[in-house]
Amino acid sequence: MSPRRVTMTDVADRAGVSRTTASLVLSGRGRELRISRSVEERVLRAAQELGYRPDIVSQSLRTGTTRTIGFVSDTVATSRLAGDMIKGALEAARERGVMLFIGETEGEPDLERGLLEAMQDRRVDGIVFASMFTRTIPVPAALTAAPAVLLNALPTEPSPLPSVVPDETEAGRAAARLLLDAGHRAGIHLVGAGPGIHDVPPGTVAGVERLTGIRDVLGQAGVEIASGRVCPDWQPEHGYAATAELLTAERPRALVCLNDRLALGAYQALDGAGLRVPDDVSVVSFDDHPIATWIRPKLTTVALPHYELGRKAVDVLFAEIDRHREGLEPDGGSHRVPMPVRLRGSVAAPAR
Amino acid sequence: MSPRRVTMTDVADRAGVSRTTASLVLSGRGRELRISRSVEERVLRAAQELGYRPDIVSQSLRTGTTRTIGFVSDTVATSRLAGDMIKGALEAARERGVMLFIGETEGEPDLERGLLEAMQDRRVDGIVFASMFTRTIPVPAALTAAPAVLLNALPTEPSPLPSVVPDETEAGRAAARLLLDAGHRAGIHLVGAGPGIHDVPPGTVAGVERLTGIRDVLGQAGVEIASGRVCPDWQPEHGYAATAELLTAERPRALVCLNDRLALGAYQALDGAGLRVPDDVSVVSFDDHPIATWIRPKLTTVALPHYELGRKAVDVLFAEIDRHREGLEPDGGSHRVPMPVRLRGSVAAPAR
DNA sequence: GCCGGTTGCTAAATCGTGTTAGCGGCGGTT
DNA sequence: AACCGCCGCTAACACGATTTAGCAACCGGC
Repeated sequence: MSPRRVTMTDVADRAGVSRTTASLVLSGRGRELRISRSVEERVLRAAQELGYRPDIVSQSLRTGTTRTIGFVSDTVATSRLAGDMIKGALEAARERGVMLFIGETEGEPDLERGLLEAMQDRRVDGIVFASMFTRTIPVPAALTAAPAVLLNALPTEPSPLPSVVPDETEAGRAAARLLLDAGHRAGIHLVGAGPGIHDVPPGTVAGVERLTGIRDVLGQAGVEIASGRVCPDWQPEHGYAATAELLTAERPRALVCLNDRLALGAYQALDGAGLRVPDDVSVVSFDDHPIATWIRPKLTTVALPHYELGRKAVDVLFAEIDRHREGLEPDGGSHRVPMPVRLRGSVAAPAR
Repeated sequence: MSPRRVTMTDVADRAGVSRTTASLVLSGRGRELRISRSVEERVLRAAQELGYRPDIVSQSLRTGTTRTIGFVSDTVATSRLAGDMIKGALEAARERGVMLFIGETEGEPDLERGLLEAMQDRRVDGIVFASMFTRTIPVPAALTAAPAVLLNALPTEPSPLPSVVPDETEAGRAAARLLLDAGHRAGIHLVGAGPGIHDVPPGTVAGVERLTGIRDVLGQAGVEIASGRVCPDWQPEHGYAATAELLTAERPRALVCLNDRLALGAYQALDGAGLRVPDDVSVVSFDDHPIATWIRPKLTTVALPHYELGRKAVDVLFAEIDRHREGLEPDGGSHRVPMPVRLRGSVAAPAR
């Protein structure tokens, strides 16, 4: 059997003082409350010798703060990217001495409610409610009981909750600028969405915002999008099919793939047609999925900053918790996290 | 501000009974302790009407059990596979009404100790200590305070802790059998380890055990391993290099790659040499990494059962917690989880 | 000698629950 | 009438911390 934990009473007894005094000293308020040097010394030594560690469960009951937050997502397993998001959250939490509960809703409302309740029954200080791909979601009713932040998601209805999302529009601009800077002015085709602003798979924020950014910059430069192909899903096979079909009609100079998996498919189709990246066709993409560095040439892509998103969400959550503590209204804004460009080998000047 | 939570006292007041009675009824012990039907009815209705939910923090303080376990790993972000492991653990925990703390040590002893202490200060009922790839580890001293299980790891020194690991040896046997069943008897080469039993990268359990299984079955069948190449790390580029080098000397009939990333590299090298999978060369591998289904032809591989590992670890942990509760000794055994074969398109009968 | 102020500590209440010990009332027995 | 035993419920303590209110001792001033 494990030996009983050392309690504050044990420390107080050994130091020959009351529990109150021990508590004051150990919580660092001894100085301000005029505990003598010698007593303070005795208490600290006793705690040290006994290896005292405060029981957080008990502290939680008394103070109402558990130093624990919840991280609820629809699914963690779909991609390695989810892991990075959690990792960012984890590190930001650790820096504050806070632990993380995790839970998955798998998109089921019952699970979701059960999970949120289970966390609130454990009195979490706040909750990060995350989606694994950026989208709009209805805010669960159970989420109003504690401070909360939406991560990688925007509320469908106006909501008092703040949200943290990648800056997809700016990412779209960056992607377009990459091609312009390389000298491309024609033969630019889109794979996965476009060319029109409404040609996007339903329900994705990334689709419309990336497209908006791309059109924005190309439009400004007076460059026309040669074509675009909507893909219902953004998997390699769809990228392959769309690109293969494109190649029957045209000879593209540059491809903007709406994500890296599409780009993988596009690579395969280009390869099949005997076209080389980037000499014949430049390819630029989004996400910075691990495959982006596995394929040859390595893919130039605008990265989803999963790690930063996770960190930022926790930062915003703690700001929210402070607000809450001071009785202020929630923030309610949407925080955009920049998406960095990963310059690799898939973009070159257009062939003469 | 959030309205105050409903407490048991509120329920008792509304039902017009003492808190004790409310507690007895709500914990289901009312019947055995002779609380009258009518009182029971009143209490339950009051709880229902007020939306009472027990405060788990308080229950934890009183009962000493938090219905919470910790999941500590070296890193969650390295692979999507880690996510599956957590997912398995998560689901097994949820089925028991238990929440999961997660934490990452990043291999740093200080972080590791801090994390384990933070969890124990929160009085977790038990801890899963996971490694993201199978290996032997020294058991942290801080791990003895609560029931614990090693996941995907074996203790370097004899230890009272049980461990849960994939059955790599049997997986090696399965891989070898795949080739035998397809008719291969010669020209079988290893990529990543072998041919000798000691030709493995240091520190990996998977290496020696997979190799053992492979040699076991091939040896039984009287089939000789044509060659083997140790790779210091098991990334695509190493698989490429090893295979390319192999091809300068030999014309293999089948490749056993020690994991899927090596196999990706092998595919690229075979492709470069104008050899086709599986017509010219069969390829079999391990892990069932996502890329196994992305490359053409899809890779036949023996899967790491990450999800099952996670589940199993939590199962074993709860068995351990029960033992602990009853004052029994820890189990201390190692539990092997079977690795399933994923039959896909990379194995065929040897060309004539 | 009395009063006010400071110093240095402690008693006791509190958080929300679980649990043990016991209390009042009633019916039946001797 | 005294006693016993059972029924149905409650008072009170415990878990391990924080925090408020207050107490004893001492000092200085008038």
